[in-house]
Amino acid sequence: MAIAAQEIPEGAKLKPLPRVRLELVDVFGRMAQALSFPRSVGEIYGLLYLAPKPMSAPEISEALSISKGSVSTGTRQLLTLGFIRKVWLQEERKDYFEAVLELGNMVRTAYDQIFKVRAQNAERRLTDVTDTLADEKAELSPGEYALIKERLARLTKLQKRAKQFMPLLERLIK
Amino acid sequence: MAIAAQEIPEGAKLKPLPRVRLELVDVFGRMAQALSFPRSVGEIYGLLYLAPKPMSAPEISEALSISKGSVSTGTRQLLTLGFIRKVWLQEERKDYFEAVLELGNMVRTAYDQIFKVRAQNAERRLTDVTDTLADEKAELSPGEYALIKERLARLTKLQKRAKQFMPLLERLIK
DNA sequence: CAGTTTGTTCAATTTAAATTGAACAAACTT
DNA sequence: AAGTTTGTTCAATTTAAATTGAACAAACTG
Repeated sequence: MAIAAQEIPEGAKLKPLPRVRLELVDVFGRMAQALSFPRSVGEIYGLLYLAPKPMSAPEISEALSISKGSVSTGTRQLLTLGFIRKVWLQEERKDYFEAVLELGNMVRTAYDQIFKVRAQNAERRLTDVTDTLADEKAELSPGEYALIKERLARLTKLQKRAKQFMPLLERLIK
Repeated sequence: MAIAAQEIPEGAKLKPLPRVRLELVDVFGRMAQALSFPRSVGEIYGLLYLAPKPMSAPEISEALSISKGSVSTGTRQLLTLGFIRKVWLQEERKDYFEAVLELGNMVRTAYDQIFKVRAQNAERRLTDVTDTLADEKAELSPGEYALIKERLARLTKLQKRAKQFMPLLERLIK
């Protein structure tokens, strides 16, 4: 059945969400913000997490009162992170989305994509700073040079320790 | 103009920072942003980290070209987190600040103040949602009720696992 | 074919957060 | 005493990020 017009008229308002679902939308919205994701991204996940069946982009847009532009970018981010997946419903042309419930996966992907990347950036930038120090040696007093060198060495050491620590963390979450 | 001091004329421009220091200011500024702290907070820490001696608020303000309001709020945050400390220099009236170099401490405090608090909030909010579900049971179809209940149970389970996991994490960073 | 619907992209707008700067109090100096 | 300097607070402003909405392309329908 190709979405029979009698059953689900296209323009009709969907029935309002139960309070539990609204509340979880809010919880995930705030959580997203705390993790410096756009609130709307968290809300979309929160909506899908308690959805009895996959939801289309227009449905999400209406349920959360957010624009389809935001739904499009939000779902893209969530797909990239592996927090939701696309499901191909019957003969439908629309994309349907459902939440990935195995939150363990999520943590893993998020870790790889966010934490690991940031750690690598930090490492690279620290190397750059150390290079600058070498370049600038002549212009610095011996005392200041020594002090900066020692402190950068501390940072590098810490960075190395963090790096060693990562595989352990990986084992714990994988 | 009463500006006395032969040695350190009050209004004088401090000599410009060496490039290494500017670069580290930038590195910590960006890092702060990534961790959703104000950039200026990271910059202050980056400045102090390579400072040969403690710096006063006005010095920080001038070196980073940020207002004294920002220096005041920024140093307060860093003090609270244990990232910097006040030092009482000679007879001076001004506050002087220096970076806490033992970054291990920092990680610990940050963990306690940020991660732990957030975990507790998340726990409380999840309980609230579960309560709402109970309240709303009558208004939901049995199928939907069961589904939501099961999914909230999943979340609670995850939350419990995360909680158990925390002491382990604590041992690792402490 | 023209007309819908879906979904993406991006410029314009809105919103939230950081930053400034002015007002003020406190601790000094002359 | 009056005048400096330091540091805090908070309302006003600036800045950065999220969101919208319009333009567009793609995939369909009658």
